[in-house]
Amino acid sequence: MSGEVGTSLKARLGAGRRLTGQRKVIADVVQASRDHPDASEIHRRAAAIDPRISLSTVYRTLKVFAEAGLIEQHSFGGPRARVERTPNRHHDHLIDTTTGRVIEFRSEEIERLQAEIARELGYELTGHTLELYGHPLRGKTARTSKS
Amino acid sequence: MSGEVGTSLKARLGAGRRLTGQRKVIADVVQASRDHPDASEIHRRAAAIDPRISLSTVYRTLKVFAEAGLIEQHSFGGPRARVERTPNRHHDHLIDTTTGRVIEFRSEEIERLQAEIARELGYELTGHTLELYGHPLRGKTARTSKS
DNA sequence: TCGTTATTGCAAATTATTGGCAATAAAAAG
DNA sequence: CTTTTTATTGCCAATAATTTGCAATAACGA
Ligand SMILES: [Mn+2]
Ligand SMILES: [Mn+2]
Ligand SMILES: [Zn+2]
Ligand SMILES: [Zn+2]
Repeated sequence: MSGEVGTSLKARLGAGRRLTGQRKVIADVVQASRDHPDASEIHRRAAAIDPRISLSTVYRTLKVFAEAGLIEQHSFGGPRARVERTPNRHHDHLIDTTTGRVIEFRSEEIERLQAEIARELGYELTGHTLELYGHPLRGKTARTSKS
Repeated sequence: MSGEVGTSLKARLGAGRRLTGQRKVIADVVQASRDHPDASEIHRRAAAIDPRISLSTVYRTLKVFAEAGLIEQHSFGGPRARVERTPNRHHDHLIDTTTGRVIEFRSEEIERLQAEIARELGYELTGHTLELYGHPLRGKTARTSKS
C-alpha cells in the first residue's frame, strides 16, 4: 500500500557494490532510527549490534547509501551531519532550540512556492533546505516529537 | 530613509568591546562585500588592506560580529561558513549548482507560511534557513547574480 | 600620560571527516 | 564446493575548518 517495498538493499546499492555484514547492520540501524542520528551515534548503535564495525566504515557506508539515494543528510545548525532514511514523502524540519528536538512537517504550499520562485529567477529547482528554529509557545505542548 | 544608519560600529559591538584596527578593516571588508565570502576569503581581502591581520583574528572577529548581530553566517551546502553583513531586510538564497553563484530573493508569502507552520506545531519561530538549489533553465539568463 | 585588560599573532589543539594500505571476505567463476 | 577476483574493512595517519593557550600589544577610560 505504500510504494517500493519489494526492492532488496543489495539491488538498491547498485552494480559492483557488495552487501557486507556491516552494511546490513548500518542499514538496519538507519531504518530503525526514528530520529536523526549523526555518524558517531550510528556507529554506537551499530557497534552494539555487531562490534566489528569501525567509525570509518560508518562514514564510508553512509556516503555509499547517500549516493544510492537511501539516506538524506541534514546539518540542523550543528557541525555534525545528521542522517535519516530517505522518506517516502519529502518533509522539512523544525528544530526546538530549547531541547534540540526535531519535528518533521510538510507544507504543500511552501514546496510549490519554492519551485515557483526558482522558476521566476530563471532556474529549475533541484533541491532545497528548509529548517525552522523556534521555542515552544508557553503552555502549549508540541504535537509531534522526534529528535 | 533606510533604518539605523547613525549607530557607530563601536557602539554596536557592545560594552567592553574594543574597536581595533583589524576590526575596522574586517568590518569594511564585510560591508563592501556584495557576495558571500568565507573566512579565508575575508582574510585575503582584509590582509590586502592591512597585512597585520591574522586568520585567527578574522575568525574571532566574525564570531564577535555575529554575536553583535552585525553579520549572518550561511553554509550553502559547503564545508566553510559564508558571511554577509546583516541585511536591512531579510532574504533567502538560491544557489546555482552549476556555477556556485548565489542569488538572493525574498518571499513574503513563504516567510508568513513558515511562521504559521511553526505556530501550528506549537512553536514560536525565531529563525530559519531556506536555501534553494537549482540549475538555469535552458535559454533563460538569471535575473540577479551574486556569488 | 598611564594602567588595566581586551585583543592579537602564532602555533598547537580540536573536531568532523577522509584517505592509504594491507588484510579480509563478498560474489563471480570454475 | 573451491578458487579467483577485487570491493570493502579496520587501523591510523592526513585533511580541513575552526578554536584555543599564551605572551606580547594596543585600546581607551581615568
Ligand atoms: Mn526527517
Ligand atoms: Mn545574502
Ligand atoms: Zn521541503
Ligand atoms: Zn527567509
